[in-house]
Amino acid sequence: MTGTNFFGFGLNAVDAKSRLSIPADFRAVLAARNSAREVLVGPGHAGRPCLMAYDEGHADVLRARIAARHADPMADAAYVDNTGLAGFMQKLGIDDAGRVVMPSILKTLGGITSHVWFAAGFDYFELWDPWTFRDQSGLSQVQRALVAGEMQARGLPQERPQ
Amino acid sequence: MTGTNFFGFGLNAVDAKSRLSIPADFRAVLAARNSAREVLVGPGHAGRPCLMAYDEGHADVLRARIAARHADPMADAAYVDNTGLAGFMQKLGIDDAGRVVMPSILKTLGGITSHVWFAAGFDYFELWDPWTFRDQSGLSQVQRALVAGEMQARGLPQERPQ
DNA sequence: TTGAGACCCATGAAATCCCATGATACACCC
DNA sequence: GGGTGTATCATGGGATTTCATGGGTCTCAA
Repeated sequence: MTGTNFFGFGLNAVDAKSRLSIPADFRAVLAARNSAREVLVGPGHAGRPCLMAYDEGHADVLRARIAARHADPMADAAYVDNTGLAGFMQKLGIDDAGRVVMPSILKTLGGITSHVWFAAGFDYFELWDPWTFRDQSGLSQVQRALVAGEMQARGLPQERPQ
Repeated sequence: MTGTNFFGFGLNAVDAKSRLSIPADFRAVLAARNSAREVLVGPGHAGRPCLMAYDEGHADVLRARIAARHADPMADAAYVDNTGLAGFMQKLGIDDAGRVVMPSILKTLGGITSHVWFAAGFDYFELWDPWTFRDQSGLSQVQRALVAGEMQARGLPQERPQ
């Protein structure tokens, strides 16, 4: 039915219990990729100021990419990369309503406060603080307008609160 | 019967529920390209004041072009490009009557109000506000006359309403 | 006891499905 | 060739389901 690539975006709130709805589109892709109701979430790669999310199948792809970078798989650098990736990921369960609970450590790492901007990237999706996402360099004028428009539609203020 | 390239044009209305019929010709091409009843729609590329639409197969082509540009798929720049493409497209479902629902943010970005001019481009098609399309620089006299004639046949006023 | 986490149910808004209609284009037959 | 029936298409409206979100309860551990 739905494909196995993540497309599009979403903007959802984090509630008082740190629960966060994964957009239904993304849940459908996760379900098409692996049967289990879970998702891997960890720090943004390459120092990106966001969180990264994907299924276990894509984690295997990343692991292979890391391996390809190191001639000696038992060198210190290989362990640094490996543990640097896997060691900070968390496997989060998805409940019946399609929500995960965001551990506070992940919220801190991703700069997440009251809302999350979901941005798809084919094999993965990213979780951003909406204001950070909107203000990052590298967005075109149109893209920035799209984000700002969605934020406005949800009633989020122009400036990050507090 | 039908090929796998988009050709020609169309002019349809957006109804009160933001529903929009995809021209039957274009639907046939979409069906010939991928079996699923869905289409990807996002902002116009290269700052064009319209929306862009294509199937998931063409998205894979674009994705491959991005991948070819980046030696390291885990570098920040690769993620910027990847998310910049997939993260701003929306996958819209096509209902039994051949319609999609236009999200309000896409209508805003594309300048879409009451009607949409569909313009084919082989691998993709564009969605324009008819008046904007007619008045863009780059159309020949004959092309402009064709657009104006179609608009008149549909009862659209010469000048954009309101 | 208090705080965190898992589970259950409630709800308003929004999206999706289902059926109906007029118009046009097409095919068919006399 | 002209007229008639039929299929396709774009569009409309109502009903139903899904979705995101909120709140309660129960358990377990510190």
